[in-house]
Amino acid sequence: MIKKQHRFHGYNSLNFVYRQGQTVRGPLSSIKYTKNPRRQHYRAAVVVSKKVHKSAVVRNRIRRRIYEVIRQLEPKIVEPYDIVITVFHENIATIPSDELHKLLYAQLSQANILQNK
RNA sequence: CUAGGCAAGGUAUCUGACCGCCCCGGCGCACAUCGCUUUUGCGAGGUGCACUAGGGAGGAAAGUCCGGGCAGCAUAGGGAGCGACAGUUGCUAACAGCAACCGGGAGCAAUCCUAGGGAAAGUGCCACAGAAACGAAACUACCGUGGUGCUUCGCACCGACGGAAAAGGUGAAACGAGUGAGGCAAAAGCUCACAGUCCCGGUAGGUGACUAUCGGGAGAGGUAAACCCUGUCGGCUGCAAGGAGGCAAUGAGCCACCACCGGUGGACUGGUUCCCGCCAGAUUGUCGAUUAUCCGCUUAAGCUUACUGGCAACAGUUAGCGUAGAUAGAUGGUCAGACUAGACAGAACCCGGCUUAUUCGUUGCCUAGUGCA
RNA sequence: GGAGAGGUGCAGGAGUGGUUGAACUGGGCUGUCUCGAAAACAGCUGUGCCGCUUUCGCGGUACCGAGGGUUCGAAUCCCUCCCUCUCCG
Repeated sequence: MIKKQHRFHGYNSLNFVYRQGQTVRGPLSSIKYTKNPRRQHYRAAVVVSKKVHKSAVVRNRIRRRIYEVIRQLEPKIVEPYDIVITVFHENIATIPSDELHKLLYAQLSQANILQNK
């Protein structure tokens, strides 16, 4: 899990990303992102629809795994981006963790969110 | 030993390392605000960060199928309507739940299942088939009368009239009391005996459903998870309930009357089925707030132990414990190891049940059969 | 989280206790017409199991989201479960 200051808050802030953001599609998920100059920290959200899996336990597990990857990549996210990750396949709950890490790293690099110092 | 049945309890992966999340307490630092003070400064509550003690999903958290608490609408009132339930007695805050018992059914038995009031209050329905489907009815076959034919007795034919529900076939069901005897032209509860059903009354037992038994009477199809009748219960909406500022101004809105401070009556609107009753009633400016935040929000019909009462469900007393509270939503991630296995599955105001999903394993009791002693 | 509506053939959609495997419309297939196509017209068109049959096909039976119950009889009435959709700040 990530800290409260990096989480989204409310309904309109997500609509802002959906309208203004750009998209990077992957095999199991897609990332919508935009730069938000009014904030000091980045924010991230994971969206898992009930159509991905019916069990709340599996949906929670998908959400926690993705938050964990973001937490590990946190030192590289310097600028205040708003990031929304939409999951559309249930396999993301069962693939090995290093594969998931590589997958999300590739998507976030493509979006130029990560900075290598 | 084999087969079967019942009851009760446990468990819900664990251990270590590293990195993280939420709540609450302590302490320190920083920031802005307010108050006191001439100032330095002191105090208050707030926010953020660092360190640290402690706590952090379930037996079903699920389905939302019932019942309550709580909140708003009158301290939730009366009638109609609508809905739910249905053996008895008890338990409970309450229930459609639970316990014990009664009746019916299944099983050799242990035991299990049971929406189990009323069809002699009324209405409806009973397709197809069949002569006829519910205040009965005569198709075939039967009996009598009548007519015709033939050689008398008698037989055959006709089917006009009458008798008759015993036989046939159809159907889920055929008038709804079986067997035997008498009876008759032929028959039939038409009559009798025995057995059985229902109703009324009595006696004995039981709190009661009911059981046993005695007397008198009756002949009544099924369906109420069809309308309905009887009895009992239920007001409606649901935490997305509901609540949380300051100042000022106009005016107490419409109609009638008393009358001119004000009061009475009526109309209208709202309180989400209707009627009665009850209650309430308008508008504007400005500061603050800007779709949010805070409260409700977790101590509760609470859990455990012992004793007492009760067949039991459960109740009472004593002692101990203090038990998640998130808000785009906290319990996680990676690695290593252990055991035989690790499933179903994530709190969202809170409880009591029911139903459904599901891992591993324990204990006790009972029944039937077979073998041995 | 709370409240409600629905599920019938390939699709839409009637049927609300009795000859309904199922009306009607669309889709699909075959034929007529045409040089060819469209339109029009005519006919056919669910699935599983069992039996008969050389084949074409014929007959029986089950299925209206799933399971159970009431009833002589259930797509329809009742109960439990599954799925889909809508509304409430």
